[in-house]
Amino acid sequence: MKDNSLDELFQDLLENESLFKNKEVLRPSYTPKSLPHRSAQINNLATILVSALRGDTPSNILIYGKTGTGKTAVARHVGIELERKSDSLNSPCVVLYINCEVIDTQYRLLANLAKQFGQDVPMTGWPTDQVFLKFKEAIDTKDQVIIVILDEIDKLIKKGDDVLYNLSRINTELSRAKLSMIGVSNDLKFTEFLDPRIKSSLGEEEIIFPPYDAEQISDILRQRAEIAYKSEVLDEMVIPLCAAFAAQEHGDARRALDLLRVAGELAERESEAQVKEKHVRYAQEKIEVDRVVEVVQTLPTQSKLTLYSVVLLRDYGHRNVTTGEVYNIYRQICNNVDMDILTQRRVSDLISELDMLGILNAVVVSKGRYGRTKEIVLSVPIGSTRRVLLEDYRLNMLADFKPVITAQMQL
DNA sequence: CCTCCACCGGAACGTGAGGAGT
DNA sequence: ACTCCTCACGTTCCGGTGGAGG
Repeated sequence: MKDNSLDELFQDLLENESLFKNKEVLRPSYTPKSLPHRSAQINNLATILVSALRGDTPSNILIYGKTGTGKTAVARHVGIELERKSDSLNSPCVVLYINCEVIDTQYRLLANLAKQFGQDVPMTGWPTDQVFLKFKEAIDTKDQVIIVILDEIDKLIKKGDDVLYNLSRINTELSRAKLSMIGVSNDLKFTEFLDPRIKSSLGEEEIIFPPYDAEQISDILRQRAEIAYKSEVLDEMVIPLCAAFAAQEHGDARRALDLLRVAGELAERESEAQVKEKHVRYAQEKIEVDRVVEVVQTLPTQSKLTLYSVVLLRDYGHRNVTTGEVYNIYRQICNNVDMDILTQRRVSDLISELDMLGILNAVVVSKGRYGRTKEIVLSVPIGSTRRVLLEDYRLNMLADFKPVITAQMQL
């Protein structure tokens, strides 16, 4: 890619043969036909749901597990098989999948459910209980078992648990149809905020998905790579390395698949005939940077200012800094960009939020006579962080701002 | 063993935006 | 148009605390 005209560039890129056979297989949306190392969970789930085939109401189920442990894949997979089996047995059974991150209000959820049964519900405008009624009518027209998979159910709870309450007692109001729910969550503690009644009804059965270890991730990757890549284009170290990286990230298979895909794309971009170890390393870096950019960009302004204070302190040689120091710099910055200065109490909370987002690492330590404070370390690449922060129009005049650093912590 | 620093972090409260009901 | 809510975001107030130095 030198001074070629665009035409030649396209030509080059076209002639450059793809390393992929079917890239879609590596995307998170793809549901594979077999799921290695999840047979225990599949069996468990199937055992509970089998009563649907006998026309009974299966217990409600809660599925827990960290990201990329195959929760969604297993739930969908079993759902599909169940529907197929119910067809051949002629015992009607419908499995619906709802992602609560996209459909995140009570109204939209009910409207969506009703719509899947052919009801015409406007996007907005109706009272919620009317939509609920419509949905009940729609499903109660015949003997059938409805199973609703609520993915990322914790997102739904944040906006109130009315929906779950309504859905969990819907069976008492139905005469012919039966409904049960499968909640999928990656937050182990989210039921704490739930009304106890819902909690017990929803969590009749619970299935835990443990993280994969490196060995298991390798198996998954091999299976997918078979379909995704042309033969012989993967260096033998590629899969183990992807697996190792992903295993460090609490056994996230999705991450491993991303790595494998991005590594391939990078190799392709360099017109290499083979995906090598270095491409995996580049991919690891690229994914991390992309994540940081994404997260930092969408931060509220006050959090950006707080984060920039930490960045500045690192410039001046402070490897780990304290809340007091950050607040000191933060105030100077606020004056400089004409923003309201928040209290230290609030900034302390902002720091904790940044910690939870994985941008910082804040640990409370006691320095004896010199008090007790959070020790804060930046846990993302400083260069790209600064760049993204300065892209914000409210911060860009800070590009060459020099803070006054006092010798000792004070004020 | 006691002190005392420099914060932590819980609790209660204020405010303004936005939605639902009437 | 109106009240009544809830929610996110902040503030004020304040009791609590691990451990270096006396």
